[in-house]
Amino acid sequence: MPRAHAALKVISSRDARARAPQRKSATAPAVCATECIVESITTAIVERRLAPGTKLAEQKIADIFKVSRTLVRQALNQLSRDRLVTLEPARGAFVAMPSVEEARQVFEVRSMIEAALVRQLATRITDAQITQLRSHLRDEREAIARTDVSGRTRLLADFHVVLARLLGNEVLAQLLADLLSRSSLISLMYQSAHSAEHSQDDHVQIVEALAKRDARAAVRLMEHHLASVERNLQLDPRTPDLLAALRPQT
Amino acid sequence: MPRAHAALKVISSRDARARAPQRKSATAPAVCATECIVESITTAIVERRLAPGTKLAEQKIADIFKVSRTLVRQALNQLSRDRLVTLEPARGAFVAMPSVEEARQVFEVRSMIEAALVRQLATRITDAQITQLRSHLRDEREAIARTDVSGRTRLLADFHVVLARLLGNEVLAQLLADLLSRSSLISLMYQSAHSAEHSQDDHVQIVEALAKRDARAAVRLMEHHLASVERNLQLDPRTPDLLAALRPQT
DNA sequence: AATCCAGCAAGTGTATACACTCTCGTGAAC
DNA sequence: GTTCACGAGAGTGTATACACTTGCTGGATT
Repeated sequence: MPRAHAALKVISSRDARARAPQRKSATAPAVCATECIVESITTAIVERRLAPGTKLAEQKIADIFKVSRTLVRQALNQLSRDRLVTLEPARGAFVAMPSVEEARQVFEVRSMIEAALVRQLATRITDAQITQLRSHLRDEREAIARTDVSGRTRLLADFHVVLARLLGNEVLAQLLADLLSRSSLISLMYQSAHSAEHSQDDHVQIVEALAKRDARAAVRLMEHHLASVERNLQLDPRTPDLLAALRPQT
Repeated sequence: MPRAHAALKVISSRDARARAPQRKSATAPAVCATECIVESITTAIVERRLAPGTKLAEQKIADIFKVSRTLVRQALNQLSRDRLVTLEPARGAFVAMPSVEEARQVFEVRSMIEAALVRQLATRITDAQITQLRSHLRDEREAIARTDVSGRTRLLADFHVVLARLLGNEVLAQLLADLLSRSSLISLMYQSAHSAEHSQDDHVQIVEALAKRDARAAVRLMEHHLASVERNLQLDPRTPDLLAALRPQT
């Protein structure tokens, strides 16, 4: 896997890091490289510990991680490519505040890609893969049951990446992973009222359709799922802009 | 447009750069920032002046652009996220050599996305947009006629981004732009024998289908187009691996 | 003659230094 | 009282310095 990606793989990456022997070279004060900073900030954003619009001052972050600004700048650059932070020249880095229009576009793209994804998948999914999906659904249910908010959020997003990975297409999987971290930011920014239970139900139905190899149903369900997630964001154009504008989000 | 992207916009970016007044600040020896280095290397790769596998030594590039390694490193980092270069820790940066498997995946993803794209587009394209597309087709023809190889390559790729942009979805457009620069690298790496004329014909047919608002035909034509481009790469699994392995590509 | 190890050169990884820009507060002018 | 100008401080942008890794060359050993 060429690029370890963000929130969706936090757990496995942490394991890898913990296993690595701690080098005691003079210039490596901590275990972490740039990657580690990227992950920390990513999870902090996705788990709402960093609100959209928050300034990310280089020196402060450098102090926290006990590294020089060099590495922090690298990390911020990467994050800006993921659209999780915005770089304003000579002013600094800020947690991104995706616009309503951007939110709409992200969901449109996801819908196009994921509809095609399940259509393909329905024709070639194996029984073993269906078992794997059902196991993932169980994890989702358990996270919801024990009200593990951050685990729940991660698993619900991961579902979509797992689907992509079942196609055996890593390019697609990474592309979706990018879109999903953006989606997470969008969801929390527009205070999605969408219940986790509802999403989970959708996922169950999608897997059922896949198990029946019913491509048409799977596509329809996926499109409805994404539409309903988007609909539950408070970015409905009928809502007066004032509402979004005046909501305190810094 | 938050991220100026790569080969597909070289011309407009160059204009912008030329127009910018030359700052004579002490720490800005050249007009170029990181962006400029990224673009130069990108076009060099896409126009085959840098072969896959070529080592990109930081200091050499820094000397060429008369900047410090700092900026070069930033540029190489960006390029590695675009998958045009590969970073090997403590060894350096190399022009990427996408594997056959990666090539397959990129084309599969493109097919999924672009089929959905033209399906959507067929339902909402305006007459003005069709005119715009026909004008692009004319540019393609002219570039082919005057055997302007690099312009031709760029325009043929741009066609797909133009389609995305007609949907009014910048997220999609940038995503496709990324996939297209990877496709360019793949094409030149596997010595595509695909004739530009053939691609151009495909494009004409796709626009005709869109003009008739015939979504089904447009989707079919787009899928065939991409399949035929991929088929003409020399990565057919029936070809013995030896052939690819022994072909001198460094 | 072939193999292995030491040492050196080249190049990457990180930290630090310094110049420049932006922001914000203070004070003067109107 | 309001507005504008100026300056100090904070923070970003780029260059440079230095430590460490890699890979090669040459000589010693088997």
